[in-house]
This record gives sequence, C-alpha cells and structure tokens, in this order.
Amino acid sequence: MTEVTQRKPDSATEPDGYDPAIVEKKWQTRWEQRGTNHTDLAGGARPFYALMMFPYPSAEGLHVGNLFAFTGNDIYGRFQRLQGHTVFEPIGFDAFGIHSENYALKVGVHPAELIPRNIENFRRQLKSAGLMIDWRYELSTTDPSYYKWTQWIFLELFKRKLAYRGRAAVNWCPKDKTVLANEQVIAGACERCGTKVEQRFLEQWFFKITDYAERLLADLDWIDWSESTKTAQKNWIGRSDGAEVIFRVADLLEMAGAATVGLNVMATTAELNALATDIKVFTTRPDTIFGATYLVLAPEHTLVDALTSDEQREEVTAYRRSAAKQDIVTRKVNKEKTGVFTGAYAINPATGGPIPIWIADYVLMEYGTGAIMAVPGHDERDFEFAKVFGLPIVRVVAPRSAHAAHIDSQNRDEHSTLSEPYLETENAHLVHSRQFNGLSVEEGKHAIVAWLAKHSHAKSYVTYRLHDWCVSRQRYWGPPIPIIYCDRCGEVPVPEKDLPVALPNVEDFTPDDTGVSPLARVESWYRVPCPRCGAVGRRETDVSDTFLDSAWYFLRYPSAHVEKAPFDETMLEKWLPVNSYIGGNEHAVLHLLYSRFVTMVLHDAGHLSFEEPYTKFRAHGMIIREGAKMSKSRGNVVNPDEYIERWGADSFRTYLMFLGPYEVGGDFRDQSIAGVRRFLDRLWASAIEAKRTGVPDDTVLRKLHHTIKKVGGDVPRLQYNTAIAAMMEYMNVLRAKERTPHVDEVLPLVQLVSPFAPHVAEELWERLGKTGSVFDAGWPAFDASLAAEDLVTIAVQVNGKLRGTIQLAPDSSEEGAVAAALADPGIAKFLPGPPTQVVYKPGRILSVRV
RNA sequence: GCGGGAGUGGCGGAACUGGCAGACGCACCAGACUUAGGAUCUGGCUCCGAAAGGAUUGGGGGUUCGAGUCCCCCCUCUCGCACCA
Repeated sequence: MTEVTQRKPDSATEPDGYDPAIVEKKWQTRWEQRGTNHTDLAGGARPFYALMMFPYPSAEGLHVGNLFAFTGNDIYGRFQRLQGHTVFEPIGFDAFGIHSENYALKVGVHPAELIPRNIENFRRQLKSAGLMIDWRYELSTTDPSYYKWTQWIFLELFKRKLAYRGRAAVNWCPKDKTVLANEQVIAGACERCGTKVEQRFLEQWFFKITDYAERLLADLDWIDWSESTKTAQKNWIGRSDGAEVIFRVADLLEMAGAATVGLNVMATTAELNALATDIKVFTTRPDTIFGATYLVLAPEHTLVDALTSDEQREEVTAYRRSAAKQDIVTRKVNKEKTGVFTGAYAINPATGGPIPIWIADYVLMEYGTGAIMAVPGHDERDFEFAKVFGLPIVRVVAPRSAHAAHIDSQNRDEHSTLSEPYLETENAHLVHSRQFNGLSVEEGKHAIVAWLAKHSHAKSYVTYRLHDWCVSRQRYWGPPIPIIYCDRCGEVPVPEKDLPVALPNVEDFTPDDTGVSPLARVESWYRVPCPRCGAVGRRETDVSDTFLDSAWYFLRYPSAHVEKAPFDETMLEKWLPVNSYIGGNEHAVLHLLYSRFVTMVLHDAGHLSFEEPYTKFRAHGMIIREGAKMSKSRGNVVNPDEYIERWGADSFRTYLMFLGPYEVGGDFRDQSIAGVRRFLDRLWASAIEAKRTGVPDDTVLRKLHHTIKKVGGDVPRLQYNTAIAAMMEYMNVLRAKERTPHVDEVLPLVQLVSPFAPHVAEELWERLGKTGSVFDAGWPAFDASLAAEDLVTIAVQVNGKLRGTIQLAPDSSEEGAVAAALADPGIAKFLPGPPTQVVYKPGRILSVRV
C-alpha cells in the first residue's frame, strides 16, 4: 500500500510534461466557472437522462466500487453529449438508514452532524474524479424537503389501500433487546453478543407489492435490462403455477364406522361440528394427489388450535412454542425434519380416505396457503418426513418407457416400495390413480384439477415467492411514517399540508428494550391531536425503510427545486423515464424492484404517464484487488484519493475501465495503472509535438478511421476495455518509428479519449488551438472511404491446417486467390496436386483440400 | 439442491453472424540513450524443438473444408436464492 504514495511519474516534473494535478485542477475550476456541466433542463434539445445509483455517504468515503460505477456512467453520458444530446447526470445521497445510524452509535456522534460531514467529503471526491455532474440538482434523502415527499408517497399507497399493518416475524436479541436484520444473525446467535436469537412478532407496515407481482413479472419481457438482473427479478418474484386443493377435515363420527382407522372417538357432536372445516393447500403437483398420505400445516397456521385433539394438545403447544422461539435463520437452515401429529384427520378428496394432519416447521406460513398435502412418494422433503414418522409412502407416478424404467432400476417396479422419492416428470405416467392411470404428469395435472373442480375441491392457482414489502423500521434515522393513531378514528394519515412529519432531534437514539422505535420515548413528539376528530392521538413512531427513500429519487432530480410538488409535470414529460441507468447487481431485487413497484403505483394514481422507471438498465461488474475480494479486514481496499493523487483522475478512470469488461468487472492491479498513464503521456507528447504543416499520413488516417468506428461502436455497448485497447493501438501507429504526428491525426484521438480522460482532453483540445469545450465539439465523423483497404491479408488452410497468408484485393476472385496461394512457396509445398475442394470467403479465408 | 456467470500465455484480458487464437496492457528479457534509471525509445516474449515442424483455449466425444465459438457428457471456480410445496 505504501508504494501507492511513492513518487509520481516523471512526466509530471518535466518541463511541459503532463502533470495531471495541474491540468485537472484547472479544468475542474473552469468547468465550474463556465457551467460546462450544467444541463439546460427546460430548453435542452434531445434530452438524455444518464442515471447512476446514488451512494450512501459512508464515513470511509467513496469506495472504488462507487467510482467504477460512476465512471462507467459518466463515460456513457459524455459520449451521449458528444452525440448531440442534452445530458443530465445528477447525483444525490442516500443518507438515511441503519448503516448511518449504527455508525453514529459506534462513534457517538449524532447522524445529523455526521452525515453532512460525510457528504462534504463525498462531494470533494466526486469532483476530483471529474464526473460530469450538474451539482445544482444534488439531493439528500435526509433533507426535509425530500422526505416530505417520501412521506407523501407512503400516503399515496395508504390511500390506495396498498399500505397496511400486519404482524411479522422479526429476529429479536433478548440481551441487546433489539431487532436484528437477518444478516446480523450468525448461526442462530446475535452477531454482537452471541446470545441465541428469538423470533418475535411485531406490528409492522407493509406495502402490497404482491398485488403487482404479475405486472412486475410481465414487464420484464420488454424492458431493456441486463439479462442477469431480469433473471434475478424473475426468480425473486417466483411465480409458481399449481392448484389450490381443499381438504375437508374428517367428520370423526363417520370415521368411527370406518374400521380402517383405529381412532379413539370420544368427542361430542358439538365438538365435531366445530371441526367441520376446510384446509386449503397449495400444490404444483395436483397429479400426485392419490399419493397424498398426510397433510402438514405450518406451526403458526390459524386452524391448528381448532384441529388439535385434547390428547395431542400438550405436544402441539410445546412444538409451536419451540418453533416460535427459533430465530428465522436457523429454522430455515436446520433441515432435520421435526413435527407433531395434531390428532385430526382430513379426507383426501381424490381417494376419499382419511389422512392425518400434522404440523411441522418445514412448512412455512408465508408461502402458498401455509399448508401442504404431503406426497412422500414424489417429494424429497415429504419423503424424509414420512421416513422419520413412519407415515405411508405411496407411488403414484412411474417411469413410462422400458428405457426409462431401465435407467431407473432402483424404482423399476411400480408396486415396489420406493427407496427414494421419484421426482421424474418426463417420460412418466400416473399409477394407482384410478381413472387417471396412464396419463402423463402434465395431462394428469389438468385432468385431476378439472375433476376436483367439479366438486369445488380444487382450482388452478398461482402463487408467488415474493412477499409484501415490510417498510417499518424500529429505528431513529429515517423518515417518520406519517400516520396518527386515534382511539376513535383508527389509523389516520397526516394531512398533506402538515407534511413533512419532521424527524425530531433526539439526543439518545439507541434502540431500547421495548422493541419499538426510539421515537416512542419522545412523548412531546408523538402525542398529537387526531387530525380528523381532534381527540388525543399518537403518532406512528416507526420510520420507513431506506429503500423507500431510494425508490423514487430519480423522479425528484429534475424537480429538485420544486417546493409544491414531488415532481414537476413538464420535467417528467421531458426527462423521464430514465434513458440509461447503470448500477450494481446487488440491487437487482431490492432497490430495482421497489422502484419499479413505486413507479407503477404512482402511474396508477395518475401521477406518472409511464409505469417503468428505467428504459434501459445495465449492471456493471465487480472489481477485486490482486485476485482477492476487497475488504476492510484484509486491508486491501483501494482508496481512490491516493491513486488520483499519484496518477491523476484521468489515468485512474481510464484504468478502471481498462482492467476488464465493464459488465463483468476485473482485477485491480496497482502495477497496471502505469500502462494507462503511459498512454496518456504519449497522447500528451503527440499533441505537444504535433506538426501543423503538411498533410496527415494515409496509413495513419486509415487506422484512425478504423479506431473512430471501433470506439464509437464499443462505447454505447459499454465495451470500454476494448475501446481503450483500440485507442492504444492507434497510438502505436501514430508514434511508430519516431515519426512526428500531424495535428489532424491527433485531434480526433483527443475527442475519442475525452469521455474517458476528460481533463487532459480539454487541455489538449485547447493547446491544439480549439476554443470551447471538447464536449461541445461533437464526435469525429467516420469516413468509410478513408478506412478502406486496398489489400487484405487472408489466411490459407490446406487440409484444415493453416499454412500461410496471402495478400489479396478485397474483391479478388476464387481463381485469383488459389493462384496467389500457389505462388507462395511456403504454401505451395503443401500442395502436391490440384485441390479437390476449395472454400473461399473473400476477405476471410481460403481453405483447400488435396 | 435451484438459478445466473465464467474456465484462453507468468498475470489482467482480446477474438464480429464458426474463418490467421493470444489484440491491448502489465510483468519479464535484450539492446539504445545515459553519471544513473524505477524515465524514454527499439526489439523479443504460449509451450516443445537447433530447425523443418508439432502441440495448444478446464477434460472427453461429435458436427464442419474449418471449432475458443455450435451439439452431447463430465470437471472446476464464482455470485445469487435456498425446506417456496
């Protein structure tokens, strides 16, 4: 790490050498003075909104990952400007949240004091990186003029009944007396104190994002996003097509007659009627219903109490209690099957036979209906459970063809006991399923659902993995949720005229043992009259999730100065949706999904004319350092300040873009920056030496136009690494054999390089006699006639092996090509006779067989 | 387990619809200029071989005049999600 701060490259100290420190300072100042980066939001033609994910202003300062993302966006934005667009490249700060709050607690400074300091540092760093940001529209989510509208959005959802209160499980540390995020639970224990974490149920606010699941999924078909991001969202939404099947709880009196069940029937008729109820289960395999040998409910299922028999009550209660105590993480990780019989039976609507009802924690209340029909013959988990508790396992699907049966030798016989669940669905048919025997799995699904539906025992049903979005945070550092509770009126929204509900300045904001927000300790703040009836009311003391802050910030930027509304209609019309959004895939399912959802809701509420916020989104890659992940504990985090100081922002930016494909990322190696710096040194030298008399060289010009084409094609596709390589190639031609380059050979390169290295480009543009910013000078024109070659080199293969190359006119005939090959002794010696087969692709290859 | 991405020189990485594998850069080697070089410039740089030539894109098959690229099987790494019925 110390080597970074060693002395700077010599070019900086040579007379008239390239000194980035001077050049960059000069242009940053000049850009500010001239307003070069100011966007004419109202009047600019061909608006282009180039958005980057706004950072959380940490105390550590800008991370190189941020800079990687921002630089990529900046190059894209600058390129669009050079193409004649009015580009808007705003920045802001995502400054609310647990992150900031925890850090503030750690260092003992109030976040309201800390955050502005951090932001100041971020501004300095962002400016030193030479980003084309219009600082006039900077915003911070902690600003009351911003979070006023975050609260307004909450109320818009509330108005549309998309915000509701419900109980939800949270991780609770009994020692620290605080709610923990899932990431803070390590192996079932609190990461801070090691105490075993418990599950607690708290009243929380939710947004009904599940109502939008289908639309969020459907739009993925047309939005222009990175495939990886779309796939992640698709999986997260997790649409699952199946059936809801109704199992009637068995009437025990009737069953007493059925000798098959050895039940001790002691219940009265009244009790039995109370039991006459339905259990809905969700299954994706209705075809296997004849193999459903028991039901399982989640321990929290509301019917459990009513179902449990007196004999089983004690055991059931104990099991439910222990399940509730377990923290959410261990419950999901611990896959050993446990469960308890409730004492009740249900009727399998397909077989008509009774099957026992169990509870087990492998069934989750939050998915499907919280109840399943267990088919141990054809489901791994059910199989395991049935083995543990000795429940019957029935095969209802068997391999169809002899071939399949052969492969599946263990489970060949459809009458044999299954030694493992049979999961195959292709080349399989139903067995032991009465009139459905012989149907394929797919046919069986439809036929059985249709059959059960006739008696209202089943219907097709779609369920989603996506859960409603819990937006409550029992914390301090966030926008207070704008709701007032009134004994008479219930949940009353704060009237818009009273927004924002300001976050009070509280000295002690440590989360306390009540499990509610620190704001609940500030009675003077939360004790307010009900806006509706005037009676004594109480404010909601939870704050909202940071992801709500960031779900709409891009709508605010162009209207950052508007006071009366969250966004100005003409600005929306002109600038939104966002033309290009670049960011990390770590936000693929949270931020990017939430902001799509909020946009859809605002669209439905009539505030926006579009329902998808980002026309185009590209996920950038991750950078590692010297082959290892960067982390504070490893001490291998790149500090941008040090590198910018030693190499210059232009070199640093260009290197970041050169170290790998932008959408993949790459390995940051200290030594390699030197190569990029040398490239800029050589660019500098070429410009200083360039002669103005005479004419440019033809060969150089040809290479130049190839380069213009290559760079112009690569940049919009974010293929920055190859664009830079192409410019380096051109540089090698430009400076070959100590020739002195001509101004007209250098100027276009300055333009090509400008999105990557903006400061040095401006400086050289000026030194080469141009006035005004290079960013207002457009993009060099590509001239195909100047790029055309009169001779091309093509490869010659004999019997599939490369034997040499020949020079040909691009439109040479096959005969000409063969003749040229024969004329080359190196190739001819592999051609003893006349060719028996010739494949010739002009400009590409000549392939002959003998 | 499911889903995404990736395996190419000493290293980071190039290679458009199949068409000269290793562009560009780092490191390294040699030379020039130099009191000096960690500056600059010139040249070299996948492996085996003195050469002719041969081998080579994680491994094994296949299609093709021709495969890093397409098809089948397998291995490894990596990032998400994970008892989702």
